[in-house]
Amino acid sequence: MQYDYSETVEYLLHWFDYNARILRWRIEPSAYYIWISEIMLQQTRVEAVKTYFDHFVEELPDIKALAECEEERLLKLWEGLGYYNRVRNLQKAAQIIMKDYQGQLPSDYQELLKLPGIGSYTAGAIASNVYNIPVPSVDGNVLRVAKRIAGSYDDITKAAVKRQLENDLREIMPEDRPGDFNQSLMELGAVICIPNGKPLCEQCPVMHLCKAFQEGIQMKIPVKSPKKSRKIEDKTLLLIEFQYIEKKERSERLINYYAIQKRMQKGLLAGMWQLPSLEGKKSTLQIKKYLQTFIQCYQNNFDIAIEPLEESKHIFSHIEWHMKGYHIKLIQKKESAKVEDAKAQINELLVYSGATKQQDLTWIQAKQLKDYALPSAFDAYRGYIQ
DNA sequence: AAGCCGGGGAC
DNA sequence: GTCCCAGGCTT
Repeated sequence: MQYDYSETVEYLLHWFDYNARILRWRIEPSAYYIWISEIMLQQTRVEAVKTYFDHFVEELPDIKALAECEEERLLKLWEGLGYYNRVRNLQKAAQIIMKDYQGQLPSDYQELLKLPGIGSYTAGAIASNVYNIPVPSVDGNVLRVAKRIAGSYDDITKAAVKRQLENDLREIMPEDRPGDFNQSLMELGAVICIPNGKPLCEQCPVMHLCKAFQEGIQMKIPVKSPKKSRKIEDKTLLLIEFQYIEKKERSERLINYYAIQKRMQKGLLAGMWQLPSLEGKKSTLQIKKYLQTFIQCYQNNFDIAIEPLEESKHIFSHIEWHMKGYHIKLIQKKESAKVEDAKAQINELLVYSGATKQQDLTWIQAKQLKDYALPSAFDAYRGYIQ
């Protein structure tokens, strides 16, 4: 054992009894609720999870509903939470549970670990909180808290350091309240032994046991090796709008459709929707060139306007998108103009000429946006869809 | 072991 | 701007 944390147990449990935040999945700690919350909470703050959790379990109240949910609806429920693979794995796991585990989450650490999306942290959290199995669940909070208590300069980005801590904690898990002990470490990390800024040591229930506090080195711990800087990608986003007159009986009305595209099933924002995009920042002239074929064929039938939109930036964990937008309006001039043909032509120019690597365009009206998961990377331009 | 995968809040 | 969050999967 590298460090003995056994003395902290009672203090942390007692503190947790009086200071635990009130959270839905703590009040109703069913296997399903604990599982969903733990997946949502991966790399995501409690405050961000709360409303997503409520909505998610309302829409999909049990494992069966989750297993049977359609992909578009599932992604929409996760829209804005990020790390979208989490929700795909969540559903894969639900389907495995229905098929191989009689619809019940397995009550065994090793079995939990086999399910997609469940690693050592989440397996520990479910095993200890749902089934009272005395296993640790070590996340970023626990690593920070533990290394400060031990006064250790171990680099917590190293997998071996996490394994060592898991082993040390496994030795001293309280048999009667393993879940609460795990949560107490995390809760302390979230509200007292905080990651950014100075920890609130004077309020800490284990300050008398904390080496970092005694030595005044709280801000030097935890040690983390520096991460790689982000790559910058220039992109051009196209807001392509068709406007035309729809005649019904005696009334006429203006209809407009916008082009969106489903992203590929692997990689960044997998399976989410996007505005058609080109690599690099294009000039208005270059956009015009992309559309040249269309303009030649259809200028008698459509007014074609290309309006530059503002530039915008979106920061992911490892990439930055620097974007330029163009609003391309195609306005029907004559009733005889064949809208479907024109749409197909635009699709051909963008997809089959290789301008964009993604799939065929889908044409939607503004009111349909609520059914499509469009990530916040596109926020700067989604407001133009009206 | 290192890279990939979101989004937002706190400083 | 920088850091990091109730991490896991892929290479």
